[in-house]
Amino acid sequence: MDSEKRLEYLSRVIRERGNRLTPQRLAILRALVDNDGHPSAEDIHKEILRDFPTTSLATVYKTITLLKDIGEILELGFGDDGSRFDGRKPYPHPHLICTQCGQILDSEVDNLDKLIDSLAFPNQFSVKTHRFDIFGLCSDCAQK
Amino acid sequence: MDSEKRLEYLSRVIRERGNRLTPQRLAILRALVDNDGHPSAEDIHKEILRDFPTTSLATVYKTITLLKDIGEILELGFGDDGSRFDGRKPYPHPHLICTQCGQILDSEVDNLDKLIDSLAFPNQFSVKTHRFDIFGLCSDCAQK
DNA sequence: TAAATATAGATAATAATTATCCGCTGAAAA
DNA sequence: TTTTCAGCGGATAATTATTATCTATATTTA
Repeated sequence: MDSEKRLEYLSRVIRERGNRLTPQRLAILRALVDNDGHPSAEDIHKEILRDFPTTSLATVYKTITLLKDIGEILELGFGDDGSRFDGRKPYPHPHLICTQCGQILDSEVDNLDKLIDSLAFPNQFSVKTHRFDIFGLCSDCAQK
Repeated sequence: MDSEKRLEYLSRVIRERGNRLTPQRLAILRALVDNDGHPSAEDIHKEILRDFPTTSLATVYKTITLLKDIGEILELGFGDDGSRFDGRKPYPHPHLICTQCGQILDSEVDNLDKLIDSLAFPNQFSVKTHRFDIFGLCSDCAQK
């Protein structure tokens, strides 16, 4: 997905919604779509501070909340380390999470929805979304 | 799994480890292995209070931590609602989580490990554990 | 029974996130 | 251009599950 195109898309949706696209908010969006990792709220905040040194951490959370309402950001909440976000691929997908260095890798798989349906069906469960995390060691950390 | 047998097993492991089996701790273990749902720390605490009215919530957390160290309890952490625990099936397995009523259903599936391996292999990722949550509406809540 | 130490209970601390408050800003209408 | 008005930014307080701390007590073992 092209970052610039996604930024334009998010900007348009936000404006159509009646929300405002302030410079700080735009910077937060840009940081999210440019980051191909899984930044925390503080990661984003630090990045914003370069251009807008007075930005509050609360402002970052507010825009993240807005994106959550729109459904255009994926939140990976961890009890302890707080949450990490994905503003590029907001749909659920498996993650490989290194418990050593904290790196989060995206993973792709076919037919996961089919598997999920087969789990939900016997319980007459109506699926809305899911979360699939795989914990272990990334290749770098495994070698040590 | 027979609750009584599991209680005996946990008691033995705890003693072999050099930990003590106090009445409060035994009551917490019993509450965990008897509960076929996914209680929170407070749920357990409330249950213990019937027999040991002075028990502190911290005591519940301490025993849960002990069980986590042993690997004999499964923790399902949620950012907001806190954690829910499974003292009967401490190994990872999929869960169907109703976002309406909060009910958590266990699910069983064959070959999930194989799927996980197929995801980990291309990244040379060494798998240790996983978490697979499916969110939606249970049959009761879906009908309303 | 006595000694050694893990534990219980009470309470304070932690930390990510959210709520609150107020002055400001930007867009739309007059 | 001016006015209006709601959304927003920034600072700070509040929230809340969990963890840490501390001391008296209870449990295990010899």
